[in-house]
Amino acid sequence: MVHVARNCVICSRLTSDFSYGVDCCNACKMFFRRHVVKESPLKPCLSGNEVCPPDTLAGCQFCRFHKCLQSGMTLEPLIPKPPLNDFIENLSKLDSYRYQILCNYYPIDPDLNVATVLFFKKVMYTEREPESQMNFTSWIYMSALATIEVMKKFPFVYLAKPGDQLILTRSSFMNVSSFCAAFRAYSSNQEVLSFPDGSDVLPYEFVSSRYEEIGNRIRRRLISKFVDLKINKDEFLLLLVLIFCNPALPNLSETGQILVSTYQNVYSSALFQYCSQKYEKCGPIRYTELLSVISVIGKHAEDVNNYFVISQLHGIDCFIPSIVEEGINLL
Amino acid sequence: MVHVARNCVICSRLTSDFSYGVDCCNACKMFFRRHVVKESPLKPCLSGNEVCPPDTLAGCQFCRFHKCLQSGMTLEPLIPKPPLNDFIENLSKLDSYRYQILCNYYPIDPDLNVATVLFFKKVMYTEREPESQMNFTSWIYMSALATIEVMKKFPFVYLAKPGDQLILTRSSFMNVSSFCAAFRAYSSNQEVLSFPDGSDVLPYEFVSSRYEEIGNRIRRRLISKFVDLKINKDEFLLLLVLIFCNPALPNLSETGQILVSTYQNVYSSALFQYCSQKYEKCGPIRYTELLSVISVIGKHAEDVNNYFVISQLHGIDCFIPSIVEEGINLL
DNA sequence: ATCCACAGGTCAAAGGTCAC
DNA sequence: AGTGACCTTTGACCTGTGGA
Repeated sequence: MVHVARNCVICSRLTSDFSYGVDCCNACKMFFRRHVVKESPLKPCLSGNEVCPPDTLAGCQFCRFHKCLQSGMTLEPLIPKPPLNDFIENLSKLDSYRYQILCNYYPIDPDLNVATVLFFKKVMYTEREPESQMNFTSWIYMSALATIEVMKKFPFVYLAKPGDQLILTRSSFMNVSSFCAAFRAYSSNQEVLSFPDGSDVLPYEFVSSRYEEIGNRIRRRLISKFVDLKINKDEFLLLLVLIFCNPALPNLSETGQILVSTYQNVYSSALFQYCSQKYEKCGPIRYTELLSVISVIGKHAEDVNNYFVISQLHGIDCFIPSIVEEGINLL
Repeated sequence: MVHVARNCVICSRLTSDFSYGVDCCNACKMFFRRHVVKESPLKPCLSGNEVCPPDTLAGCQFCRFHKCLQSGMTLEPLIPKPPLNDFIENLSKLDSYRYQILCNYYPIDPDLNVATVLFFKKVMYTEREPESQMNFTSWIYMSALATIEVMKKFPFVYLAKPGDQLILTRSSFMNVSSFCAAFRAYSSNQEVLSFPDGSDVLPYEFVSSRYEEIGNRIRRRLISKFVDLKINKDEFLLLLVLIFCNPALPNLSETGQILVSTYQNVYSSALFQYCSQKYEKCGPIRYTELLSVISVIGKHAEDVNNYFVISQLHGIDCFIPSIVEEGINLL
C-alpha cells in the first residue's frame, strides 16, 4: 500500500491525504472544517481582493477559505444542522433583534451606506428618545439598517466575498423589510403595511386613482397572501431566510454562488422538514404553497420600484436615504 | 435473489443485513463489535441519561451501545476470552494495583463519594509519606477507594449505565475489600483480618462477650473458610470477580442485567475451566466448593452490617467516611 | 462443488485533541 | 485565538468460513 504524495490543491504542500472531496493536506482540511462548523467569521484579506499566493495562504484566512470553496471542497455536510426547534428559535431571536433596532435605535451617522454597515466593525447607534419623531424618511432608513444588521449575521453572507455581500444585501433588504412588516401587520390583523408607529409606509397618495392602485397593491398584496395561507410565525421565519438566500442573482462570484446555493439547500430542507412534521402527508403541498410567497415578494418589489419611478417622474421629491436608493436601483 | 431492506433496529437506517441476532446495519454491527471486543470505554451521553433519538444515535456512543444491548444483540460471543493464564495474570495485576493504592496513596479530597470515584476522569491522589499515620477511619476509606478504582476497570461496570455502576460498586466494594484482606491474612498464615500495617480491622472491642463473638466472626470466618479449602491465589482471583459480578442485585436496569449476567457467565466459565484443568475429574467438585465461598461472604457482610448497627446503638462514635456508609447501607 | 449468510478484517476519510 | 501534527472513531467494502 504505497501512499502517493500529491500537492494540496489549496496550499500546494505535499500530502497523501484526500479530504472533503479534494487532495488536500490536513492543515487545510482542519482550517476549512473549523470555519464552517464553528461558523467563525473570516479575517478580511489585507491584499485587496486578489488571491494570495499559495505559500502565503496560511496567513490569510479569507483567501484560503475561498480557495477551499473554489477547489470544490464539499461544504454542505459540514454545515451544522441543529434541531429544527433550535434553528427556528435562533431565527426568532434574530427577528426580535431586527425589530429592537428598528424601534429603539438611530445611527450617529445619518447617511450610512450598505458597505459601511456590512464591513465596519462597529456601526454606532444611540438609543432613541421615546418622544423622538420618526418620519417616512427616517423609518425607511432604520428599516434598511436593521435589516442589513441581521442579514450580515448569516454565514452565507459573512463568509462571502465583500462584493458578493454587497450584491446579496442590496438586492434583498427592501424585500426582507417589507416581508417582516407584512407579517407584523398580518399578526395584528391589520390589512395594510405600516411602520411600527402605525404611519403609512408610502409617503403620499397620488391624486390619480391609477396610481392609487399601485399604492394599495404595495400596502396589501403580501398581507393578503399571508391571510390566504394562514401562515404561522415559524413558517414566516423559515421563509424569511429563503428570501435573501437566493443564488440566482447576477454577478455573484463563483464562491458566492457555491455559498448561497449550498445554504439555500440547507434552509429549504429545514422548511420542508418543518412542513412534513407539521402537515404530515400534506407537507409537500404546504411547502410548495409557502414557496409561492417568494414570487409574490417579487411582484411586490416590482411595484415598489415602479412607485418610486413614478414619484420621481411626478417630481414629487421626498428624501430617500442613499442606502435605500442602493436597494431600489438594483430591483 | 431479493434482498429485502428492513430498518436497522438500532438506528433505523435501511439495511438488508442481519448480524448478532438482529436486523442491523453494518455500521451498528461494527460499532457494537468494536466496543465489546476492544473493551473500549464509552463516551458518556451528553443529554443526561435519556435515550437519544435514532437519527442522532450515531453521535452518542453511550445511547447507541445500550440500544444495541436492549435490542438483543448477542453479547457473549464477542467478549474476548484470553487464555486462562493471561486472564489470571491480568487479574493478578489488578489486585496488585489495588494493593498499591491501598498502601501508598491518599486522595487530595478527604471525603470522596462513590459517584465521584466512578465518573470523574481523574481522582487526584498524593503519595503517602512512609511515616504517615493511618488509623481505622483512613484505612477503611482507602480500602473503599482502592477497591472501587479496580472495580471500575471491569467492562461490565464501565459499559453499564451510571446508575447501574453505582449499584454494582456500592453493593460490593465492602465484600471485595474484606475478601482481599482475608486472602492476604491467609497467605501469611494469620488467623485474623488486619489492615496492611497489622492493625485491627475493627475499631474497638465490645466489652460484652456477646458482641465479642460477632467481632471474631468478622475477623476469622473468611480466613478459616480459605484454610478449609486450601484455596490458592489463582482461585482467589477468579472468585474475586464473581463476588461483584452479581446480576441478582435489585434495581439494575435491563441492560445492566444483560451485562452483568453475561460477564458472570464468562467469569464462572473461566473458574470452571481452571478447576477442570487443575483437578481433572474432581474439577466440578472443586468448582462447587469454591462457589460456596460466595455464601460465606454473604454471612460476613451480614455480620459487618450488624456490627455497625450495634456500635451505633451503643453510641460508640468512631468516624465512618461517607463513601463507606454508602456501602454499608446497601448490604 | 457453489451458493450465501454471517462473522470478522481493512483502511480511507471524518472527527477530535492538544501543545504551541 | 488559531493553527496543524497527531490520534481516535467510523462505516463502506472486503475476505473467510461453515452449513445447505
